[in-house]
Amino acid sequence: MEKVVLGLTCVEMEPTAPRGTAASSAHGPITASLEDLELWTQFYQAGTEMVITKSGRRMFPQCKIRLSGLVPYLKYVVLADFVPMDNFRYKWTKDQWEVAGKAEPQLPGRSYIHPDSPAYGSHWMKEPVSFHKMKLTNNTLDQLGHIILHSMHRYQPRFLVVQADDLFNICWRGFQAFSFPQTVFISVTAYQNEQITKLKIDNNPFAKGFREQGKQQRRTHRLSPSQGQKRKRREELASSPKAEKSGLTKDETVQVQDSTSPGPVRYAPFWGPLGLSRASVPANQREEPTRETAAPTPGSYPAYRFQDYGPSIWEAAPGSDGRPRPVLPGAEPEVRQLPGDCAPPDKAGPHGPLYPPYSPEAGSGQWLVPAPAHGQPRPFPSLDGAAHGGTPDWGQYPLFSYACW
DNA sequence: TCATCTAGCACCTTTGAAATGT
DNA sequence: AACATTTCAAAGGTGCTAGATG
Repeated sequence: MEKVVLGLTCVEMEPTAPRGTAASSAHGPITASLEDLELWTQFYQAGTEMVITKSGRRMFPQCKIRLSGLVPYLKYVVLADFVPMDNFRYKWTKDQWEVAGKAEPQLPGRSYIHPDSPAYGSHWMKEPVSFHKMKLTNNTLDQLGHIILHSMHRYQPRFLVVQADDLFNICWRGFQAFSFPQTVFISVTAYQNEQITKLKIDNNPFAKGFREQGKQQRRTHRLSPSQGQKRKRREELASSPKAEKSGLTKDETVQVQDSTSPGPVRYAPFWGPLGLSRASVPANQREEPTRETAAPTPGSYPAYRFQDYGPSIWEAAPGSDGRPRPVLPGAEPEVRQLPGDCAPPDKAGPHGPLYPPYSPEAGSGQWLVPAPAHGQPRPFPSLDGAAHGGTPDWGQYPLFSYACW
């Protein structure tokens, strides 16, 4: 394919008016929709746990998004990173998540650059963009380029799209950032919530052996009483016809699942009976309780543009009574224009780190972005403030600190 | 004592090269 | 000879478990 536009490597985007751009105006705004929405919603309802290991663990459900609105003949870089949702560490007590204390010191964030990057808009729009090779680790000394997270902390993946002809020439402004409320998870080194375990076993092909009766009997390990009970319950659930129906086809799209939605659905809040203990969360961190949320609307979800960098994704959609309410599964994704300051970090090859790998010497410097000078636009939209309690400023989270594949 | 983490296990799917067929 | 299809082994992903760690 011929490169139509040469030298155009930066789509200038006005920080305060993230609409009109040379790239997007002709083809409409860039939009993203989350694939496997129903699966994500199931996990969200139970309070998603994502296993992280020292050697790196893939995510399940997989992060897969469908992009549209890109200019087919322009090249884009697509990446993902992870944003801490708050400043707390959690623990699993009495079948629910509770705040266990202050969060660990933040690690230098890493971004996973999709291996296809950079690619033409037509390529990204051709099929859903899958981040299935992305791995999460709790190893702070990881040299493999995996995403480093703290266990027992709450994160949300964020997807970024930027127009760039190559990885050396990314303009550090004009990022389009997408995040989806139902993808919030707590990172764990071992499953705590058996409902999540069951969901994973039921839906993950690699765990097929665990859901097939009889196979487990080959194991010679002796089970502790509580663990034995867990397994028994799981076997019972797995053998029920209902359990078999819960699986989704691999590439099920939003449209498929929505077409059969019977109507309004109630979603349990993240700390509902199966999720986080609401009482354990400090008052200024709580979401509004979910009263009723409309079922997901059919089709892809249009981009939700934040003109004013609203206070929190959890309160982005005001209710009919004017009160803020959490954005729940089926709601529109959060889309942010990340203006940046066009000051690129150290350049590095497409297969090398853009920042040095984490080392104790590096400290938390990457995370402590000094406040912008008076009158200067903030580098990234702020999520702090009373509405979101201790949620850190997004500006603290590097967009592009490490390339992983 | 307890919560959390780790390594190793058995079992599974995925992947890609080699073999075979058309 | 070129291409398509099938086969199969290796690689890698999964949750489970006991023991280690702090």
